[in-house]
Amino acid sequence: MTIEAGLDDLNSLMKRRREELDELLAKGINPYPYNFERTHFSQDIISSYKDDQPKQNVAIAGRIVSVRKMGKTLFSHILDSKGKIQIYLKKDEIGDSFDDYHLLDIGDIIGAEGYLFKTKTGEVSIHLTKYTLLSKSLRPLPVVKEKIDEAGNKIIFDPFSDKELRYRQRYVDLVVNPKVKETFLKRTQIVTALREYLDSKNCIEVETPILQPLYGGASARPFSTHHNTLDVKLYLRIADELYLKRLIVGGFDAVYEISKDFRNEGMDRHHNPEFTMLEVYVAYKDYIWMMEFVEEMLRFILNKVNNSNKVTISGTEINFAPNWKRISMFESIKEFTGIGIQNLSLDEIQKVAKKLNIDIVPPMSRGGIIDEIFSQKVQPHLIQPTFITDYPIELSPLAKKHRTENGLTERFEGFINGQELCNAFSELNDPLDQRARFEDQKKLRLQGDVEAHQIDEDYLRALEYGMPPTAGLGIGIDRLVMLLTGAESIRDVIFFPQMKSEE
RNA sequence: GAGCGUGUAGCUCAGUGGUAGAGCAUUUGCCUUUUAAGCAAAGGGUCGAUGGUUCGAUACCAUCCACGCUCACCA
Repeated sequence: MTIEAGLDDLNSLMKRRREELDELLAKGINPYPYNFERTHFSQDIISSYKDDQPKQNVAIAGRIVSVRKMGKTLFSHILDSKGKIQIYLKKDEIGDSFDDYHLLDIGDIIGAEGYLFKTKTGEVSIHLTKYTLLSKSLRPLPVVKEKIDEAGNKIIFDPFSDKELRYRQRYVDLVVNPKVKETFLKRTQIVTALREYLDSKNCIEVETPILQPLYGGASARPFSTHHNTLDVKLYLRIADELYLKRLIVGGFDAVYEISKDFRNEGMDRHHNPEFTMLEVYVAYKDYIWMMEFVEEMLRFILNKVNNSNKVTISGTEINFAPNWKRISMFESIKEFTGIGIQNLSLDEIQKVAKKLNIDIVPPMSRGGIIDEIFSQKVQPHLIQPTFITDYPIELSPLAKKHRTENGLTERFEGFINGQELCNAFSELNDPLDQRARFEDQKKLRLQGDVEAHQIDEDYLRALEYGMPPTAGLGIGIDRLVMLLTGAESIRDVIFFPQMKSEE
């Protein structure tokens, strides 16, 4: 079915709407006029209505979502950005335009003017004096019928629920499933609160390249593209990290960027190829300071968005109040497996992994096995907000060596509900150490690790000029939104998630 | 990438080896405060696509496409 289909190819519902369009045109009615002066929104009218108020005229605009015709009178619901309100038409009063209303359909957008009243059943409604067609809809909209039961619960009958259609035609999903709009409004509130917090801490919002000649800042496979004029290969960024730290070198004290990153990897309910990331870098601070910063930031967001420190996810109450549990990666493994592995050799750790029934694909580094043990034995237990600290150096090529613990870095990740929420470290600012770490990554790459970091000479040059001690943070915004909205899939917090071609 | 499942009217779904059904939506008629409005009637389908088995396939088989769930990969 294509949009350009001729009339013969249209189904009967669409044909009918084209015929109505022709009838409207024949009557001299413009089905697509240019503007409408509205004075009110549906929900505002309903919530402020008082039974003894004087006659009040209003003009609203929105989409027809139901029509109940009863002889010479008619009720219809109009959906606008804030909700629904009922309008009431009487043939005695509006004459021909009463009859013309039947050239309209569910889905058409109209402007409605009239005065307020309450029906016998107590619904605040608009007694219509005039309506104006603002946009004729040529496709049938799924009809959503609902009622409020005795307990006050809203029952929706046969909701528009096909996930494929909902994601592909999000515009329809948004019209007929009010919860979807709520989720995305909350997403915006969360991001607004984030900015508000960061701005208040004198962090400067900046923009860095999406198209990069080298990709870096994370372990991931990139998307690549080609610039015709320069005739060079470019990558879509997998992280902003290395560019933001160049700005710290340049003298900014604190910068942040809320960006789309792109990773050429599998898709599931936690991964979309393009996703939104917050990265923050603050000079002269370390990862200990950053833990408090994260706690305060999330408290701020929770209070702005949920008016509470707490959120309930699938029946579990999660408390975001500061002073999250802090435990080192090795301590956490000891806590949940009873085995201390910090000082064990690769061979010994392999034996432990085997004993714990951890699958290891042979060419796996010591750090890789430790990470695997952690993911399987510890991470699922981290329900309340927890900082896991001090990761092995081979897992963290951009993090600074731990000030006291050999072989570890000053890094932490925040976990909530068994999911990673953020990743942060005292940034590695020793240019010689950074070069050595890049060289190690290069070896991994030569061994076939497609996700190993590339050597970025310009970044090393920047570090050689000198970068102050710096704390850095990354937070996956989509996952944060999932957490705070109770969404089970990342697709429910991204307007237009990646889908395969419709062909 | 693997396993399981799904794909039938605009939407939500039944169903059968003899080319289809319901509710809502649509159309027509009746109905001047209804609200999942009601009553009566009617129209509407390439049964995801392509092959195969069969006298005959929407159903059985194969392949493909899309989607969902789980796992793997991956932050």
